[in-house]
Amino acid sequence: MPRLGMEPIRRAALVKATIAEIGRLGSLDVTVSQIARRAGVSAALAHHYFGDKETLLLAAMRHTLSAYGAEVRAGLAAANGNRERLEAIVGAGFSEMNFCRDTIATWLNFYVLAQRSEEAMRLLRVYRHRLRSNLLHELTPLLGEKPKAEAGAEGVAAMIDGIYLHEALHEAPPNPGAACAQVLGYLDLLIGDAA
Amino acid sequence: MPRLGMEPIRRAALVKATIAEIGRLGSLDVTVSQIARRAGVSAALAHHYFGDKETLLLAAMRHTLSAYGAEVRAGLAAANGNRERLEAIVGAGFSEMNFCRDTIATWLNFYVLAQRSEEAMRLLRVYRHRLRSNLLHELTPLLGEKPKAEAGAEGVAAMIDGIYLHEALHEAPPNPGAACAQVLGYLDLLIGDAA
Amino acid sequence: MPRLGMEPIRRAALVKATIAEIGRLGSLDVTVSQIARRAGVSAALAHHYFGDKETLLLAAMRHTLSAYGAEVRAGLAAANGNRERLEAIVGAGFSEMNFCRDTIATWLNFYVLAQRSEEAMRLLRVYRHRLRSNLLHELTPLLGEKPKAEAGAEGVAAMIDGIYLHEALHEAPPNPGAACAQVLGYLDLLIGDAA
Amino acid sequence: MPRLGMEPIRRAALVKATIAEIGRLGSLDVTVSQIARRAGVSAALAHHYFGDKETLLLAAMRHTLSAYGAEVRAGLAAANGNRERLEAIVGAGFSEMNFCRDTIATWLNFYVLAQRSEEAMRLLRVYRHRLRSNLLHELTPLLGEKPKAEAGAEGVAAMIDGIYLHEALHEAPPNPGAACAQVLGYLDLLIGDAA
DNA sequence: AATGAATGAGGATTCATTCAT
DNA sequence: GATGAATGAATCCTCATTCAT
Repeated sequence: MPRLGMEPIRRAALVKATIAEIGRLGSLDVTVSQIARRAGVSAALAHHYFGDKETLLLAAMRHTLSAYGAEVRAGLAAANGNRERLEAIVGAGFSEMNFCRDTIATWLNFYVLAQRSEEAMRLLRVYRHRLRSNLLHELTPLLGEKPKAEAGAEGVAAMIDGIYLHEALHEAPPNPGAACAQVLGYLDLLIGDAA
Repeated sequence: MPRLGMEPIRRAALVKATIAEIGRLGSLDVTVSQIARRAGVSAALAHHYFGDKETLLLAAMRHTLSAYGAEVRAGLAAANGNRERLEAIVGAGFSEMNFCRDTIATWLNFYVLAQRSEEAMRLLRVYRHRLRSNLLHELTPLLGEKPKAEAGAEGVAAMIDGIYLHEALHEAPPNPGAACAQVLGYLDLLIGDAA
Repeated sequence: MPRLGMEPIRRAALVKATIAEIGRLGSLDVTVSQIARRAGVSAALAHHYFGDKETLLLAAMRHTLSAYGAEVRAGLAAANGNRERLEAIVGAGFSEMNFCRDTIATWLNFYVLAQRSEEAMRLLRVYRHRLRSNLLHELTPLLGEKPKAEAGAEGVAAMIDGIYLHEALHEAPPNPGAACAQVLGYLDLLIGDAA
Repeated sequence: MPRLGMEPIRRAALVKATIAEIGRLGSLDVTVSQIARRAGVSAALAHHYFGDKETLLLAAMRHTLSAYGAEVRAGLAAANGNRERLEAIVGAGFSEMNFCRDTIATWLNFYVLAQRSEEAMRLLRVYRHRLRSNLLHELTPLLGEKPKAEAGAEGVAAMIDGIYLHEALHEAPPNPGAACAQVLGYLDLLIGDAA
């Protein structure tokens, strides 16, 4: 029985279901039907709201990215000093919510989607740019030299994503603490070296 | 015009074409027909030799992995001392042949394949294990402590894979030199720190 | 123009078309497309409703078997006395509706299907069991001895199926009357002998 | 290494393999490759000798039919008197060699083949005609009246084929003795009734 | 607002068959 | 005499997508 104002509810449910199904299958080859079923609606409704599958995938991507972004911002707001803010940036990527099987598989598949979709590529580049930019902002005062800070930001960003990738091969559930420690260790080296 | 002994030739051509097509489309959703066409044969022949698409994908994966492995071994054989051998290990991953669009896209998609195929997962874990093990072997004498060496190996491995992942977002062609320098910079920090 | 409640209509049409096509080609090697075309729908719809070809074949089998069963029951309900009921049982198998080219070809192919499909085998065994059981129920009082009645039921059942098989070789259209008479003649011998 | 005079050997092996494979799968949907493999030759050779699959199937049919015919003739030659000869005719159909799973499945599928192939239909009609004719020849003197003898021959033939058909549903291995006894019981009724 | 109905397009896979050696 | 090489032509099945209700 259709009620009014269902649109945002349905959209959110479908986006959530999309991420869950990509996580479950570990692939973009989820069918719209599977997604719709998990969201408790018909496949036709998914098309009604999103037009086509690609748009739904992109919406899922935007959702994941902006959730991550919000987490970073929240972390930054609560942190004091460069070092603490760096920890917040890194920590956001390894929070319980983000560093789980589903999300990891989803990220991985966004990279695949980006090979095919301009918009997905754009979104991922925005993410990457923000991450670097955030890191750079905190690293520059600590490292002094701009080139050094840039290389450091680059390196930290790469390590974070590499850890995600490695996690996609793990049998055991992800260990956010260890992952975080690994990156912070690298940060210490960078900073310590400069100090 | 059928000649004898075509099997190894066709198999090799199909494997190569598989990698090329995955690279071209950036996805495992290449059709057997596309692959076969590029290899200059019919889709039926691909099935004749490989049985099914998954097996062909796995063959492509094995090929890529063993090509990489060979490059590492060759580099190690030519290197003297721990530091040089570390450079060889890192360098193999960023050689002209490996660090190109096609191969990067292929790697990325192998990770996706691994989410669905036991065998792909196994192969990727073997690769990861060898990489770490190689790094650990050289790092241990340099870093002294075992835990430190292990964390270092882990970190370097993560950074290498992260750089690959980031490269999948680049518009410009990959820059092996910069990539290599980035990792070696991290290595210097690790070693310098221990020294 | 999609209307609601089409499912049972489509299912029935597809089942009917399946039987007709098996009858036309005399083989299970009918394509889903042929069946669908005859039912006036797309092949995709056949898969939508039945999942796969085998399930559709089994549905056709169930339909044929249960139509036959209904005819037997109707005949039995209208008959009085053992002899009349035996005639009803035999007659059901040779009714205009059942003893026609299509149905005969379909039965024949169900036996083939049973060699490959557990469920088809089960269905056919149920049919055979009911036929024997029905015959036995009427023959026992007439023949007195249980073993004699069992052998008789077996024999009559075999003859009915044998006549079907022979009919599959006929150029002329089936002759229900003659077929029926043949079996009833055997019944008379059995009963007369016992009397 | 090709030797001379291989043709009859290969042909026989292929025919035998055809029957065995039809028996194994219970269907005409055996592939030429399967047949050839079982015969220990390449699929190309099967085509070399038989031209196409249908011809090979027909050859298998002819082989089965003529083996059966030979068995009948041998039985008839060794028998004395009408009754004994009737037993011989019936017995041939239920000999160990003929009344086994493979052969039963093969016969069944020949009926299917006949729905599609003129030649197969012709062969099966020849078989049926001979069977009836043989039975008629022995029954006529015993039953006196021609119409009675014809009906009897028809009935016996039907029962034989019906028992074959029922056997295709058995889990237990075929029981030639019981099958034979069933038909002979019918014969006794026919004859006793006339005497 | 929501869905059942329906399909076209496409893809993996199979297989009889041909051909050069 | 025999086969490996190769393919075209199917066939089953899937799925995104559309449409009328």
